[in-house]
Amino acid sequence: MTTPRERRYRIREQQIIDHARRIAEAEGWSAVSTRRLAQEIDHSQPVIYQHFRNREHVVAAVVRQGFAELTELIREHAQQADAPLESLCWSYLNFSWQNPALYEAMFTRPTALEFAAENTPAELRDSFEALVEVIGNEAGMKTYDDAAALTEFFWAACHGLASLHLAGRIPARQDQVARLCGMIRIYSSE
Amino acid sequence: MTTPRERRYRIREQQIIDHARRIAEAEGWSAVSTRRLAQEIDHSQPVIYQHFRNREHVVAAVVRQGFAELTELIREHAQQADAPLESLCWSYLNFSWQNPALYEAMFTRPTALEFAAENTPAELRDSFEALVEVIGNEAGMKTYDDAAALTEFFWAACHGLASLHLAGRIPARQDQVARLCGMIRIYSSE
DNA sequence: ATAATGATCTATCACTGATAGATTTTCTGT
DNA sequence: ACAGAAAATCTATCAGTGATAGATCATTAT
Repeated sequence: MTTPRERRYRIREQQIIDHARRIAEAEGWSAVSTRRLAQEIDHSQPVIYQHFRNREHVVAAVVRQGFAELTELIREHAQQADAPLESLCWSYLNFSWQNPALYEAMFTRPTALEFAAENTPAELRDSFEALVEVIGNEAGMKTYDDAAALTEFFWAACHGLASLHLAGRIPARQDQVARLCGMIRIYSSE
Repeated sequence: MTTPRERRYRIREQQIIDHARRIAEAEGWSAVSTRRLAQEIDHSQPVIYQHFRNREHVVAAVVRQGFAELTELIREHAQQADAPLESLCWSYLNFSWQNPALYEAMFTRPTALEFAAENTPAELRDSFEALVEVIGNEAGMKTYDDAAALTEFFWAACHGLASLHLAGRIPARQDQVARLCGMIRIYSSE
């Protein structure tokens, strides 16, 4: 049971999130101001604070949506691929290249969201669990802890490549993906 | 031949850089404002612009100094260690833990500095070259390109661990260092 | 229809980076 | 040592930021 008022409220909240993401990708996160967001939804600035405690919470909402999409991507490519590790790595890097501002908010910008804690949003946990599932299967890990540890490593390596590339620190080199997956395969077969 | 005026100018410039770094480590980069910096050196705000084109160039100056220190660290630990890879990795991670704000500016924050380009400052090139030297020797790479490619990978993996840990995305796990170095050793002996 | 509730606006605060123009200090040539 | 030129520094200001208080308007329930 939702009232028209509640429906309008939720629609507008999603609009704010969508505009924040679009502006961030087009002009960077510094262009995402409360006044700009208010202008996009054709309201006054303080209305933003009816939906979000502060500016950081707007970013956090975009981040949660980003993790939900990343989880879907991981699950999709994990099932149908004959080379799950490579497929996973490429999906991850493609995600970072196609949504650089979103990726930046998810993984490098300071955030109000907590990770690996009690109050970690479900979207964030799900992404990690989806990763653990694929890595655990592919590398033949026995215990969950082993799979989780290897997943953290795999994630860190992928993130390192994505992050340094996005920040302009290293050029895009395709052979690094093969190197990473090859290493993990050799390592886990020992 | 330097005039007293030039000496004073350079001393003050270094003071600005030092204060920027100290404030960033203590209160985060958002606390590093031009007015705050001016206050620290007991001048008015526009004086900062006598030394730096804008705020970003202050950060860039701190970053260059950071890379110079990182290069020293790499060179030190590379010579005297009996396990250069592990030592290098730990040095790198320690550097990121002891100077989180500096590391953030060097590797994740958007910056005016260009990497791997013609106008890349010498401090940045030197860090990479120092890394290539150690990795190339340790992994027994024949060509410089091979060593450079493996160095990029090693760097990305270390950075991934450092970055995700600093951003609160993964807990600090000591076994990841051993995993990374073990993988590279196995991989390069094939 | 009226009273209560919630939503929205205007106006404001303290802060930011950056610049123009006036003023003061420092240096230079005599 | 002193006048004039040059450089450095200051005050004042601009446009923009996040955030909030209080007045006003719209919606809802009785």
